[in-house]
Amino acid sequence: MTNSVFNVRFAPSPTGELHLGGARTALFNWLFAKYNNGKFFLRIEDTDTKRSREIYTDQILDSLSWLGLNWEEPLIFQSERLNEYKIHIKSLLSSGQLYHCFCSKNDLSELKDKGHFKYPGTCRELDHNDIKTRLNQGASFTYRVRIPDGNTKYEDMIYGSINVDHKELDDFIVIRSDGSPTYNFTAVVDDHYMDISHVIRGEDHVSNTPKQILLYKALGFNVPVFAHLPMILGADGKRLSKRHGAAGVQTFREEGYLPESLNNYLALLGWNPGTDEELFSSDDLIQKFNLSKVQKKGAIWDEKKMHWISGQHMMKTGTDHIIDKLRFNDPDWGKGSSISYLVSIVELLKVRAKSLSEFIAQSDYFFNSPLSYDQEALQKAWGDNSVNTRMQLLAVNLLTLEHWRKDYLQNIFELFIKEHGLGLGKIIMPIRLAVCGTLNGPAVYDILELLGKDETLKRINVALKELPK
RNA sequence: GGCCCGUUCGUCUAGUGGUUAGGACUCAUGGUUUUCAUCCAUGCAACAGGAGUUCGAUUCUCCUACGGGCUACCA
Repeated sequence: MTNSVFNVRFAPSPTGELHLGGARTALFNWLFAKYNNGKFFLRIEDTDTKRSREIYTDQILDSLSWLGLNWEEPLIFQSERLNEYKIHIKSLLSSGQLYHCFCSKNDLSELKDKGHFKYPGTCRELDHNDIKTRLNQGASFTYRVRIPDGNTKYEDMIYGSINVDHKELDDFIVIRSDGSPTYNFTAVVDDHYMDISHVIRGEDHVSNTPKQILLYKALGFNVPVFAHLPMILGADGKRLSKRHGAAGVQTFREEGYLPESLNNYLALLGWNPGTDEELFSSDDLIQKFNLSKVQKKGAIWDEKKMHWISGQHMMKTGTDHIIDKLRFNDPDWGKGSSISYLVSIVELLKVRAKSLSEFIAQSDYFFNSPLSYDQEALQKAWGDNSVNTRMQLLAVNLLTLEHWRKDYLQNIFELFIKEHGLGLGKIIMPIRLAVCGTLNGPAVYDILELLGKDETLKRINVALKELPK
């Protein structure tokens, strides 16, 4: 079981975008490969021609590269390995490990409806001539595996020892009536040809594993090591899906989360480093990640924690980097502004915005005068006309200020309140409202300094005309 | 129905045959801040239930309950 080769793969089927569960499986495979100096491959399982779409392959690849989970060439498509499948079917057939099944889909599903969950073995021991006759008549058929008596045991890197009696296993289909191979067979052949040493996948595959091991052995292949990852669940404890809202990687990208944040949280769901640390860059994860610390039970996706992690990453991320990302997410962001202006804005918002979208929303008043005033804030800060009088006076003071710097601004404000016997809030709140349209944000002096004298006075004058209402 | 897997605060988790069962997120309160955020402090909050083993079980065993997965000519 000790391997010197570490080849792993992520094998999505292109029937939808990359969802969180898939992303985590990919991440864990990637981390395992990187840590062990192994190789991380990608295989597109496109044998379900009815549901597979090329567009999804592109989307999945796109999401994966956004997450930074780079894979080895070549990219494998199952549909391109049809020849190998044929060869191995032939060999299984000739050694009697496969048999023709002529049962119709309808008959079988009727049986199931009646409570017979297992294939009854109708065609398991068909007479040779019988088969020939039916074949000559052009009857449609599938190939099933003749499961031998006994049991299959394997050592899961996460779940430990798992033992299944063959009595529990169905003679499952490997070739459909249209001649196409099924998953349990293709996965085995592919993993063999790709020289996969460790199969790391979702827990939903645990019960497939004995079937696949049987196939590995029947084909004379080496059996890889298996590791099954617990599921990611929604708040209702059910497997995470579109029903739960944001379940696709693209959504998180669009909402302005950094890939490192997603990786970080994904890793923390069902794994812990054995210390109290929770914040990791992807490179940190490579060093710290270990399959043996992976949980057995499913973990519920917690939007709030994801958001917190994202905020933490934002604070640590370099300002230049954030600016690049912001411009990438919204090409119009900061258009026409100097780079130093943008740097100052991002510096101010870094501890406040927890995602790129929040940056964009919260930075709006640095580029545009407020279109409207927050109602609640208006009540609080500019309730009556006495504020107008006050602001008018203050505006005059500001007008005379020559050096528009935050320390001078602060000076003016402080003199003003002393002179009029007011609390600071009495002038700062209305200013905020006039300039930002909201009461929340960075220090008012910082905002005013950045905005500049003209813009500040302009906005105050607009507010003086429009408020209170 | 059968088989497999699981069960520590609301959530993610640490942990041990004897602990005040620890941390993080959330929430609440207080401090810092002109506001918000940050930061700091404090607080609320958990070993699913029942037997057994044991001097002693959250920890080991069994049973029950609950949850999840599989039981496809999907992957």
